[in-house]
Amino acid sequence: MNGANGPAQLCAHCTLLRCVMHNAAFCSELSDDEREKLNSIAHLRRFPKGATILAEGEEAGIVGNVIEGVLKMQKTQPDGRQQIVGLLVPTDMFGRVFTGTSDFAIEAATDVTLCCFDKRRFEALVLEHPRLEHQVMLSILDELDAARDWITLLGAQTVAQKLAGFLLMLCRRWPAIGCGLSPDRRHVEIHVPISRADLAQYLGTTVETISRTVQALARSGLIEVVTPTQFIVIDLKGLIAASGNEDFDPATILQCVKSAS
Amino acid sequence: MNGANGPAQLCAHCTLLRCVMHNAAFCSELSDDEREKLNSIAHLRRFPKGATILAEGEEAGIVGNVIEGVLKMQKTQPDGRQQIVGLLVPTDMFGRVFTGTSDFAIEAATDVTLCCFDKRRFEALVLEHPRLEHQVMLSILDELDAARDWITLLGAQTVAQKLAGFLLMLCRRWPAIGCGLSPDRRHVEIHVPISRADLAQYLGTTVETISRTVQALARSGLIEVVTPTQFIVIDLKGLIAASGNEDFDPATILQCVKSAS
DNA sequence: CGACCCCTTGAATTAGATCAAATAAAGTGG
DNA sequence: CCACTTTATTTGATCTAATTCAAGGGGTCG
Repeated sequence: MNGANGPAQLCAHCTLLRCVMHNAAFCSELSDDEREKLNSIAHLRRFPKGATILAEGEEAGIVGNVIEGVLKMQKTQPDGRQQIVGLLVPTDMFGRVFTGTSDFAIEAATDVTLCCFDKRRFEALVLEHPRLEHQVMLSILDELDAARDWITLLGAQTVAQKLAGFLLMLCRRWPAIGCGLSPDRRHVEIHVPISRADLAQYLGTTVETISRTVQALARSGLIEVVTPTQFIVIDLKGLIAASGNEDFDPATILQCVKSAS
Repeated sequence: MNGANGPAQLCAHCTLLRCVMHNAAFCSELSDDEREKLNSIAHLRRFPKGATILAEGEEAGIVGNVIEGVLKMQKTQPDGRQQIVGLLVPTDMFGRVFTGTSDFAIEAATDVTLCCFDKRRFEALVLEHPRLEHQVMLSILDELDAARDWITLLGAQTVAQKLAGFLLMLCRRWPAIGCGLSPDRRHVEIHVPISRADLAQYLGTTVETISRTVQALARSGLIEVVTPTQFIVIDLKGLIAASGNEDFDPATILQCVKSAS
């Protein structure tokens, strides 16, 4: 499961341009000097969909950023079932800084491009540069928020609530990859970046139930299923009501969508 | 909902002795100078069970450590249901450093003693002391691990698995409060620090189902229910098998229990 | 002693899992 | 470009686990 290694220069592009573009990755707030040092230990790597980036229990030698695509963090249960414990999208960090082995495998949910650092060298650099460390910390805080949002999702009593909540979370949390305006520019369009099977694992249910629930949401007029991975939101308020989560509000969602268009 | 304020000296006791004892809170790795500065902005506060420490959506002015007792982070749904998104036990930090308002309320699940810092002053101190910041970061990483462990729990398909997993997590993650040796010193004894209602919210189910599942575990000979909050583990291997999580192993659990006794 | 809270138990109902199969989409190789 | 294989998604029927509604015990506290 090897991805092709790219020269470090390409990653200069990544940390300098791409991350600034996304305006969220830890490299956007650094001095030129700090960025340069980061680039000197960075490698751009690509992995095809399904590739294992880090195996479960493996001593992780690398950490890094997602540049493009989606990673899934998952855990294999003794019965063979797999539970996804986190998704990582562009600008998110992957790998465990300053801690031991991970209990989770990291796999490519789509074709991905990653900006990788040797873990030890990255940590050494971080310890020398408090500002860099601060950025790393903010990144971790962000992951913690994501984890808690998701716990809220999993706590929902019905699959319909989980699914509606997930779709709205896609818009709010990952507008760049998760949503946009429909062709007629009058509705929100949602792009689901993972398969039904992954979605089922993510929400702790089965493919069949996911499928049924998607169709049910469509039948009740809340969404329209354009392709299996492309929905148009017909009734945003209704979808929010269906999620049973009062934190979502139409204005914020629309704002996120616009920021992505 | 006011707790009694304690003088800063008491908290000197906390950050100097208590946290070192627990050997996990961020203050155990600091220099005397750093500790002293921390103490100068610290306040010891007590809250009774049920008290709201931070309301949902409130701009949190304080952050701090749990010294004694258990806090629950929860979210109130529009339908009135409450979902617990996290438990905080001694040495855990609460509140949001460097980020805005929280979407979660923080409530005392038991009577609690907290070591509180003014958020702004704490942040200022952290920015000046990279080593302190590093400790805060490790603390956040720890919370992230806890969140992911828990996501694994919530992803389990049956309530029995969730419950067994929760009991084992109590031992592994919070040995000091969650477990010990039984009076005859031959079995692991588990102390559940929260009510059945909280447990139900924590695992995304109902009080009735929790009660039934506890009794079912007891009937199948895995545990013995001494009091509603006190169980004795009769068959550790069986309990692990029931959790369906291969990460738990008898040796590690026993080691955790011994460290707590 | 009565009121209240928490835990437990029972019976009826329902949502979701499971088993099974059809349809649709996406590659593959000639 | 088309037949063919493979994979992903949808639909149906059945069955099980969990929710819901309802009520009964066992504490604690005023």
